[in-house]
Amino acid sequence: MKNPKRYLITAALPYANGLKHIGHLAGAYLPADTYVRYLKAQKRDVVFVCGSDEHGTAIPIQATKEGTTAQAIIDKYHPIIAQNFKDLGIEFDIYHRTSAPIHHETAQEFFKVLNDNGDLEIKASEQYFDEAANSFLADRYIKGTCPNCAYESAYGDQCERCGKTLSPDELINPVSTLSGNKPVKKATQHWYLPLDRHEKFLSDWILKEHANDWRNTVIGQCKSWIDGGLQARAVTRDLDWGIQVPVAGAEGKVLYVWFDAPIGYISATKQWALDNGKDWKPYWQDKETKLVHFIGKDNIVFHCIIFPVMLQLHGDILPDNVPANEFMNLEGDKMSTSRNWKLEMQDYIDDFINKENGGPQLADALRYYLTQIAPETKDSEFTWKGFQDANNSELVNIFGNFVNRAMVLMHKLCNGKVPPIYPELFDALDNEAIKAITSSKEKVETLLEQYKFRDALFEVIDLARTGNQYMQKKEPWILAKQVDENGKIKIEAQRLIDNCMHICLQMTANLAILINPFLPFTAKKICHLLKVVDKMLEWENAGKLKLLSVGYSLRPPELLFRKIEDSEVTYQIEKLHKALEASKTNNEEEKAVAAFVPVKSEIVFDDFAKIDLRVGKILSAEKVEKADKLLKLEVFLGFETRTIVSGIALHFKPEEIVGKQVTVVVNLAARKMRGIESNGMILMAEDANGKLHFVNPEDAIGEGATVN
RNA sequence: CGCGAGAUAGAGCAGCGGUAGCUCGUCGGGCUCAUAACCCGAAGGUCGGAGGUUCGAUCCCUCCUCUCGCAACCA
Repeated sequence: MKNPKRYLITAALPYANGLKHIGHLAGAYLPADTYVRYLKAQKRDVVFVCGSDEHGTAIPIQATKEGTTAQAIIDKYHPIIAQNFKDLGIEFDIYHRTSAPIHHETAQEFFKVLNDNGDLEIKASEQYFDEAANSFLADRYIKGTCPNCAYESAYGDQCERCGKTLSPDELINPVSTLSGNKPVKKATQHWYLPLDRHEKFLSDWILKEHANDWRNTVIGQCKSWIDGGLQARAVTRDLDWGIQVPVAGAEGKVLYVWFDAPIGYISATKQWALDNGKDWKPYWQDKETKLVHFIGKDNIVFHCIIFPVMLQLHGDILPDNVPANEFMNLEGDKMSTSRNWKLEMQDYIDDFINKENGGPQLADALRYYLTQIAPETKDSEFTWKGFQDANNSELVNIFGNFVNRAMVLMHKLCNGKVPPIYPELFDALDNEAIKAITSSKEKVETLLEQYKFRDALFEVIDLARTGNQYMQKKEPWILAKQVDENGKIKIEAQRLIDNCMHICLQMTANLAILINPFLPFTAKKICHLLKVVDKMLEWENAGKLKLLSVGYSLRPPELLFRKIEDSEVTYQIEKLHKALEASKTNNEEEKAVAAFVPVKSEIVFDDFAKIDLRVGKILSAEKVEKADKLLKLEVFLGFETRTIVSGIALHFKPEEIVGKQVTVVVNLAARKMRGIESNGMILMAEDANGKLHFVNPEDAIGEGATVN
């Protein structure tokens, strides 16, 4: 969309169940903030909304973990996250929260409109219910044995050991984590958003209209989902934390968090409008509004498939682009909250920005590096060494140094004032430098319009690089040696010096404008040095050579950035590894406790007697094709030989176990695994390290012997 | 299994039919106004592997390997 009347920019709503790390920052908030600062410098009509996402099952789970209430959790994390953003210069027009009444009303109204128009479907189904807790169970609240790898503490949505996506129905021996009881199936009904009805719309809109202006990764993901066939998706759930479904007969049901969260963008806009005496409607309803969602790749389906369908049904505008970023790794490994391998915004703020030798310039240092390695086309990696290199050799040595030497030389050779210029004395070098200034505006602009932040930032640094080269070639410090008999610089030399310094100073002012969207604190600091007001930073001033008037006296030089020392880098890397170790120990302790605590519910002797255990001997073993963990075994039981498929391939090689005696459950119902029917189950004991051991008679005995 | 994205000098990325470029790093030289810096030069890649199309492929096609990701009551 060219020259839209107004912009509405959103950044993914951070989930308020904990602190956010630099991956989140680099993925959504930093590019969004950069883009918004650029638009605002252009004096466009733009609103930048964000806020905490405060519903969903993970919030009450975190509350249980911290021994408090869901409300306390969101009240704890919302303000910290908001402050973190502020400290890093991420400047939203509003940082709202989905627990706000205005959001509840907005989301309910949204649901009602869709429901009244017949755009939702109601389906009855049977869900697990915990009678003791009197509550339906979300997937995460159900644990059981994984059908894929036999792990006993798999969640209802996913097995954490083998990573397989599960549904609660697939779990063997499901247990409610609320009460520890076995849950029962109970009928319930839910509202669904029938995405399948909108495949044509999505296909035309994304794959045709936006085939060329959306990122490859985004288009690819969308295509994959659309081609795979879309299905109706539940928009309500049985839970007591969230937004009540505003329909009779839906008591005890709330809106599915991903139905309510993106509506948070709308309610945030409403609140912003209220606070500022504006009308929110054009931002969501007028076709001339350009809506852009900044997100990470995990959010593509919600922002490109589900939310657009909702918006279209509700009669709102659609996003013009969704520049999703890939993920950022940290020091060679994926960032992970559970493993404690991460750099939280809070940690960086504590260690760099808040320290006496830190301050906002260190916020800009992080912004610089994160933009420079932004995962725009593929996953990227944050390393502390990389951070140090980028800061020291590019920010400090190239950008900071250029500004500093311009300021220092101007004070030494031009009396601390903006010198006059003599255009008639310009040579090729001067003209090239001027051209570099005027052309970089357009370069940066074009790249920013295409959401290529990494490349745009490079162009800015490149202008500083050009400035350094220009100064080196002109050598004003050499010209200054041409003095008359009184020791005064000769007038011809002084004129050449004046030209050079004048151009360098105008370039410095231009650098401030161009760097402003990326490094706002630095831009302000340059304005301070040049004794100009922030108004100079308006984008239309970029490319101009008359930003500083001749004769204007400037402040003494001050360094823009400081170097990052080796010791700081080593300290951070050590800290990272220590945190990892600490969390490992924690997890092990938790695991150890977990391994002993869940004693299954009591059974009577008759229950036990139902199980027929026999001693068997493994005759042969072979790997099951296309399954990492399965071995196909032929087991001799005295009275017959059976095929048993067992998930032990990661622990034993087939040839190692042939001839071994094992204990087998022989009256277990047959079950197909990878197409092979398994008739029985081998008993295994698992040690603290997760390694499996056979349970077998101490001495070899006859096959078929019973075990009691 | 399948699908999507990626695999190019030590690192990070461009290129997308005519025998590889950029930034940082490394090495050498020059210079000195500047945060032991700046400027110039050099070394370093058989463009993940194997086939194919083509006069010619990093770029197109096929197969393979590896990395990351993949909703459906998962934020």
